Amino acid sequence: MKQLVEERQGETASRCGHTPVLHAPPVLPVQDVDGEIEGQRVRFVQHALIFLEGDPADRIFQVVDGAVMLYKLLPDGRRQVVELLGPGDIFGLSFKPVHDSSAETLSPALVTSYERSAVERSPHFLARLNRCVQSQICALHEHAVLLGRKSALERVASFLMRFVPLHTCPTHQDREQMLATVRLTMTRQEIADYLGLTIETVSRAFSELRRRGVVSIEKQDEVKINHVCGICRLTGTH
Amino acid sequence: MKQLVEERQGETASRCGHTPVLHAPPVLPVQDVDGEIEGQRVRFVQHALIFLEGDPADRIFQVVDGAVMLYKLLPDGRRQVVELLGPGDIFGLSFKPVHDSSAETLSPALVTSYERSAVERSPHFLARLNRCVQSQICALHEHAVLLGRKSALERVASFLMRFVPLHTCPTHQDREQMLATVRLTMTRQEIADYLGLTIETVSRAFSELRRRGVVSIEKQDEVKINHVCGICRLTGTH
DNA sequence: GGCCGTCAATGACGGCGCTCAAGGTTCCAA
DNA sequence: TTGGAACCTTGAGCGCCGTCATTGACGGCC
Repeated sequence: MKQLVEERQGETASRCGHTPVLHAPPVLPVQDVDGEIEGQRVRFVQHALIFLEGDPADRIFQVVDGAVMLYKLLPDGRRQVVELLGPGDIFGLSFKPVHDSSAETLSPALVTSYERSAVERSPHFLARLNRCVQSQICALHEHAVLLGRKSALERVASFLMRFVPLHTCPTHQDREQMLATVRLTMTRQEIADYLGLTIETVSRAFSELRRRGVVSIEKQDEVKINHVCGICRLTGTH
Repeated sequence: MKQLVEERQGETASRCGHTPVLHAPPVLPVQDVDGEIEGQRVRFVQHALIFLEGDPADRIFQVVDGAVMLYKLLPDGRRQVVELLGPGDIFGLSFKPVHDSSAETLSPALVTSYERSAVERSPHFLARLNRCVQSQICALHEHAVLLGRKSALERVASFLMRFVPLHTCPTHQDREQMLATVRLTMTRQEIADYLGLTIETVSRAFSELRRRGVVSIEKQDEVKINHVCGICRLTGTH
């Protein structure tokens, strides 16, 4: 993942002052896997801005590698991260001619973009798009439950469960992997904005989980999962 | 809308004890407008259950007339309404073979359902589906902001703005219409579960809006909008 | 090494919204 | 008209989480 790091650094600060901007035009024209539509691949550094809410939405994007977040801002500066995306996820969809949210990388990322109008003319691509979108809708539903109905501790526990690879009957070997350290590529502020909390509350929730023994905080962005079932029980979902 | 009212009444109470159930098979086989796929039309009474979270998801649905809500339950009974749907909206999508949420009518409703596998084979239909889904994703993003970052008063104000037909430069005639009474087909409990609040807090927010003079509560489910801009300013979005 | 900037953890305190309880409305049926 | 059920409103009290401020850890830079 390290080799994906940089290619161009952004020019200006984003509206909310969080991150550098990369507004360079896409780089590598590539043929879509299906051979139907021409996609363009771009590498982004960590914390690069891919587009801003309100930018014209004439291309759609797919994460190839790395992580991307979508967020929206209120006029007074409050921010809500509305989606966390990984490899295979699609973003940049909008029913209006402009994007409804901003997109920013959480890690060095490789992204493919496609011309929107071309995508909408390709049945094959639409079918793939359809499948991607459905899983994203389910994720959004799940997230609405988290934001609307869960306590701070439940939110943070649910967040950590995202990083546990298997949710079902782990074999011993799997369990070993699950106990491995999870690297959070997000700052406390980003986590807080995703979970609808403040950084302080996120921090306190992490401390509480540590106090209860279910996790150990190795470094700031490295969490060791000691007790998967323990965390799972705290999510409120099970 | 009154003539759509009933056709069959449900047999049992739903899991959460909110509503009667309608699990009757679809009624009127109709040809899709595009002549490609056979859809089946069903009329539902108000507060009818269309499907439950966990039911097999082998059909997808489209609202023709009336209103439908999608909700999810936590094991301890907490409920979150994740989507409010009106004419044209599609639901029943899931990336798993079962539904990720339950669907219930908020008013008498006319719904068309299509066989899922057939839909996914029809390019024409996929294109339509794609457009519908994109606007729903934007709505889910907007709702995440509401749930994660808005105060109770802002949430209720935002909720009311859904019912204001025009958001832009109303002519005098439009403004007259906008000042007309809005009928909420939702109970306070349903509104609360949609906004991530309790009924008491929703009630207090309505009272606060009344105290400020921006609305009048005519009957329990009829709200007169006195001052659109006033409400709009309280949403936090503008 | 010393300085500073960034980020996280923690404590004190206050307020928003939840809980619990009581009373009021609305509406239907007898 | 009256009783009752369902729903809504309002108040009192409290707890979770936000706000504000301090401290500490870490890393870059001169």
